[in-house]
Amino acid sequence: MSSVNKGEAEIEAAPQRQNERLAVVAKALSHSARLSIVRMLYERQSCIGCDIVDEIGLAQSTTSEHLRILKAAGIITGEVEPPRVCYSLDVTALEPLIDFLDKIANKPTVKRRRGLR
Amino acid sequence: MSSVNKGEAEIEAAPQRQNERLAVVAKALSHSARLSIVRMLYERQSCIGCDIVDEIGLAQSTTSEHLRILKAAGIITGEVEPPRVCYSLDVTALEPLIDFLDKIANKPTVKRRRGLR
DNA sequence: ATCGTATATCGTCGATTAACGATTATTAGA
DNA sequence: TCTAATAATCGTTAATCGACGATATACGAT
Repeated sequence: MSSVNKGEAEIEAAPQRQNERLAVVAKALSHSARLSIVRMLYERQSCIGCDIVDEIGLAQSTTSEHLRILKAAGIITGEVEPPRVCYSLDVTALEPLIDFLDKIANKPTVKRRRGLR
Repeated sequence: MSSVNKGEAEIEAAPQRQNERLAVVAKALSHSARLSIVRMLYERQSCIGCDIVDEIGLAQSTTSEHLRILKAAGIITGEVEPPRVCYSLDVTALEPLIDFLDKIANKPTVKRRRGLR
C-alpha cells in the first residue's frame, strides 16, 4: 500500500466520504428553523441564545437542539459567557458545499471560465 | 391591505417561505446516495435509471425513491424513453441555495468585493 | 447561601425517512 | 401474443427526526 499508488477501493471511497461530509452540512441546512438561525447570525454578526429562542418561536429545548445540530456540522460556534452562549457563524464549514454546488452548476468560484455561453 | 404597504406579518413571512423552499433543496442534497446521483449526472451529462441503480448499489426500489426526491426538489428531470427513463440535472433548482450560501459566506457571485481580506 | 437567568440534557411521543422485497405497469422486440 | 427489460408503487420494518415539558447545570448577583 504505497502512498503513491492508491488501491482502487480507496479511490472509489474518497468521493463517498466527501459525499457524507457534504450530506451532514446539507442536512443541517435542511430545516427552516435552522435556516432562520443562520440568517439571524448573518444579519447580526453574533447572537445570544435566548434571543434566538425568542425569534424562532419554538420551545427553548427544541431551539437548543437545532443549535446543537448546526454546531455539530461546524456551521456555528458557541462561545460561553456564563450564563449565556454567544453564537456566531463559521462559514468555512459551508465552503465544501458551496464549491460542490458551484461546480455542479458550472459556475467556478475562483476563476470564471471565459467564453461560457 | 394595499399592495403598496405590506402588512408586517407578510413581510415577516416572506423569508420564512424562502427558508422552506431552500430547506427542500438542502434536504434533497442531504443524503450521500442522492449526492452520488447528482455527481453521476454531472460527470456524464445524462443517465439511464438502471445505470444509476447499478452504480449506487442500493435496491432498485430504494434508488427509485431517491430519484423521486431529487425530482420533487426540481434538481433532476426524467425523460421517459420506454421502458427507460433518462435523467439529467436541472441546475436552476440549485441556484437559490447557491445564492443564499454565497451571500452567507460573504462571497457575492456577481461582483467580488475588493479589499476583502 | 440562595435566587434568577440561560443552556443543555433527558424522556417521550408521533411523524417521517430509508431500506427492502414483491408487485404492477409499460413498451420494445421475438 | 408472449417475453424481457425497466421503472414506479405498495406494504412493511427499523431507524431517525422534531417537538415538547421537565429537569439538571452553571454561574452572576443579591
